Amino acid sequence: MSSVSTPESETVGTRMRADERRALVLEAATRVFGERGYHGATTDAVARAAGVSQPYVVRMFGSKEALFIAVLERALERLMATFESALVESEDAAASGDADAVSHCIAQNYAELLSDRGLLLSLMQAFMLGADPVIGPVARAGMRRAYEFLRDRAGMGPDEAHEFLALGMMLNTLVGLRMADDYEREPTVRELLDEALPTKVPLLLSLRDAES
Amino acid sequence: MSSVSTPESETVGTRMRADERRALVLEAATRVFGERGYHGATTDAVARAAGVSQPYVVRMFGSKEALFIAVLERALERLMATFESALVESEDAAASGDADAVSHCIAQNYAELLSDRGLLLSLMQAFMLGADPVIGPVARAGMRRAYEFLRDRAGMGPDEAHEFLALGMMLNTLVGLRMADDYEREPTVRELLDEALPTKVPLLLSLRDAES
DNA sequence: GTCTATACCCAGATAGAC
DNA sequence: GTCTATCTGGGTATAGAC
Repeated sequence: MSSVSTPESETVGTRMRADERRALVLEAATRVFGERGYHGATTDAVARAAGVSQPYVVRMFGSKEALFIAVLERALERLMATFESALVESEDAAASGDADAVSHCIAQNYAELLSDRGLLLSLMQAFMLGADPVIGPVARAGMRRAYEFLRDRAGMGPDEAHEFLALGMMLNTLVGLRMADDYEREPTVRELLDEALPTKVPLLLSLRDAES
Repeated sequence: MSSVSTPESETVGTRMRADERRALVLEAATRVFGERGYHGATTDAVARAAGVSQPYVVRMFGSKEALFIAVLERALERLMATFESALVESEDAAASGDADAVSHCIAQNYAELLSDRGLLLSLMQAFMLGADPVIGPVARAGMRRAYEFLRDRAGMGPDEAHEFLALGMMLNTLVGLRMADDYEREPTVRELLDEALPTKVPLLLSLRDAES
């Protein structure tokens, strides 16, 4: 998870294939953008998180904006892939009677995307920049894709799909708020988080404790 | 709603009580922060939106950060006041049998907060900055207050309160995405927005069309 | 492909006049 | 109380060496 992952595993900064570096920077950027938002994040923070130089980050993607779009598109890819595989996974459960097993299964897998640190937050940050002329359209298209998947592929009605997304946005918001920081201190927060993440609170807390 | 509101109503930039100016700047800041987020907004953009000079905006609140906190606190005040008055308003309806009339009524009034341009978005932007050492705590406290109101004053169970907030966050997200921009062009978007705002789509569209 | 050095611009904040 | 002028820092992007 940190910096070394070369097969031959040399010193940190050396001998790593270029596309691996690219992927590494993309992951680092996802974390940084998720935490501070597009404007709040600096290419320098991304660079430091990835263990490369700031100008190199810019060089690789052309601009900060292009980097953010890349992060956003990667996040959307992973989101849709997760939806797809959750759908497959739930197909047998659905056959054996359970009406909204599909919904439950997708929800579970959605929550597990939290492990991909910053991914859901970067998405959410993008959603809040709908007024931006270049980020906005990509973000809107992403939301549409998600909704259409739920409606057309997962067979939800408009009401179910809407509610599903609402629960997702609530989860994203609670994570963005760092609400888990108050889990032990505030009984109210504990109650709310237990409600929002029936089975995944331990995951959330473990991610919180793994923070820098 | 725009710039003039002095009783004696002189030329725009003149003779306005200081606290009126302050309120005006606060409203302008709410709009700008809502649109671009805390980091994306500039004190200069706020100043121009309010028709005052940039240094004056900083002078008035001490710093950009303090201004944002002021915006956030005003938004939370208005939110809670809206909740309170919706609760009162719904008390008779609740007496006459309708089980979740309270919930419906609060939801309606929540959606009407859209008219206070930028208010829900500024809140949402704050929610996405939970990692910020000064904004985070205020934002978390705001979310807690809202949840506790729904649970303790409006008499919702944890599940209802959570779902209510989820629908709220979904609404905020759709507004942040500027999803209404595609209302006519994309049937899918129309369907989603009609679902999200049963009765308030016209309001949303009118606000969209009133945009700069 | 990756770094160091640096140019350049923009934004927040300050000084001080009115 | 409000403005103009300006300082200063920090952040993106470029140039160019290795």
